[in-house]
Amino acid sequence: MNVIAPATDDALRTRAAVRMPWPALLGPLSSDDAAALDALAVARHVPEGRMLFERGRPAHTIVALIDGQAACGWAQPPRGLSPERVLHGPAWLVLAAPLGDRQHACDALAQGPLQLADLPVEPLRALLMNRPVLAWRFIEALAREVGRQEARLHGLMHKDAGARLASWLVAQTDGRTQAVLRLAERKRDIASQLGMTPETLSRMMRSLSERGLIDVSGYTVRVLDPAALQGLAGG
Amino acid sequence: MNVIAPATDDALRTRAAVRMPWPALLGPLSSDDAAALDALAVARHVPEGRMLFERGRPAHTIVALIDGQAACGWAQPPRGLSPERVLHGPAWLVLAAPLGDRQHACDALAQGPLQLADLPVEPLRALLMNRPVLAWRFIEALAREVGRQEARLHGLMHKDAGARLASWLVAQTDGRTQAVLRLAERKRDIASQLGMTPETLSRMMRSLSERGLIDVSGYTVRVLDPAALQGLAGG
DNA sequence: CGCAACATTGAGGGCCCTCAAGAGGTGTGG
DNA sequence: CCACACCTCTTGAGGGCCCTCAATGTTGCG
Repeated sequence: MNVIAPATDDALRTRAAVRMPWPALLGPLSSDDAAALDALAVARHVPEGRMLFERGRPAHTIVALIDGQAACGWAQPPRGLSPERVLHGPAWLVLAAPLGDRQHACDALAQGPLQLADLPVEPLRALLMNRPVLAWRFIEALAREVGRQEARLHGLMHKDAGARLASWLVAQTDGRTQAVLRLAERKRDIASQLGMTPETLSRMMRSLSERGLIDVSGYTVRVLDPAALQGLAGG
Repeated sequence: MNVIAPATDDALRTRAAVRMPWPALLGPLSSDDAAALDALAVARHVPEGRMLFERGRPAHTIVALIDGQAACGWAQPPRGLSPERVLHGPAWLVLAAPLGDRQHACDALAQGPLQLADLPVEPLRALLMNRPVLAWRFIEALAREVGRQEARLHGLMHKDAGARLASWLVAQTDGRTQAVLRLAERKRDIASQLGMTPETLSRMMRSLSERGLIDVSGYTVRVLDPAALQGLAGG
């Protein structure tokens, strides 16, 4: 199914139908704070291929992606949406827009069936007024987001395609002892997030492969020389 | 003076020596909240050419740029620092790093004499625990930062040099009735922030000028056709 | 099997970077 | 006052990276 369905509002909403993974989103939380968020959150299911929101539309609710895969970017009618950011739950799908410009800055698409949790911003604000620890967790979450974006900005400004791919591979393997990745997205979406075309990504993969730094087989990438990758990444 | 001085700690520190422009940084504040921030802030003066911090170093304090011009980017020993971000006070010079990674992600340089205000993060945290409205202001400030970065990321990924310049010009004129800009930074620094070389910026300026969209005379740029610029910017 | 979507590979070209030279402006010292 | 150094910006020539377009191979599904 490659058809993109428009954003509609026929979703089944329930309160706390699923257990919310707040610690993964905000760090360690008191059970009190978690319960307060649970009370605020509205769970929502979205089928694959549905637009979640469009840029320019007002953003009233913070949205946590509980489970599933979603993409953010600019949709262009003929070609579809090329993702600038792909999210895998649990992660914040919409965090800053309702708090800052109160307007979505990009289009978002469900790349698979999604489980979401909406936090209306005004009630959340009221809640945070009484729960300073929770407010601090949101501050930290936003700060981490800024840090990630700074790194991406630097990469786009100063690194070539090969360095960006190497950097991405290093980041993907980071924290795992096993140096084998299974790509969770289409290669064209990975390319899009790295600011290059699928063709260029393919060529870069082959280049790294021919130099013996990685071994590519379909959607499985084995990292053979992490140090050399780190060097190419420019860090 | 084009020599870059290393970051040292010989600054003269005072408490609230200057009136702090908190509203410009955080939005409207109760006089109580402002006074609390004043009590926490340590004013600091830095001469031109001084490094403010270096990437990788621990970030313990949030830093407000009260007055002056500072640049953030990656310094490379032979060439100096090419700014990815140039700040004019009042603005947040360091906001996210101490709250997220607790580590500076870039180098920073005083491009003129600076007036800074340091907010140590631990005392600030303690303060925000008692001042939820203030905490909310920081949340909003961080969210706005995320929004700005998203726009820059999108520009670098999908716009060519001409569109990025047009977009920047539109953003600079935004909010002024007078369509005359005085460039506050060297053109090479503007180019650097836009992710292009000074040569390319010069050619793009000439191109826009020849097409009658702007009129350039040194550091003065008159915007003649804002609508066409907006069109080029891709919005 | 036939179709559709994706990935790969190749050819060609455009955007923009690099390198180099020249112009204009400013501060310093003779 | 002028020469000179030094900085920035500008302009031109050349080339490399990566995008675009097109064809082919691969995979999954009805």
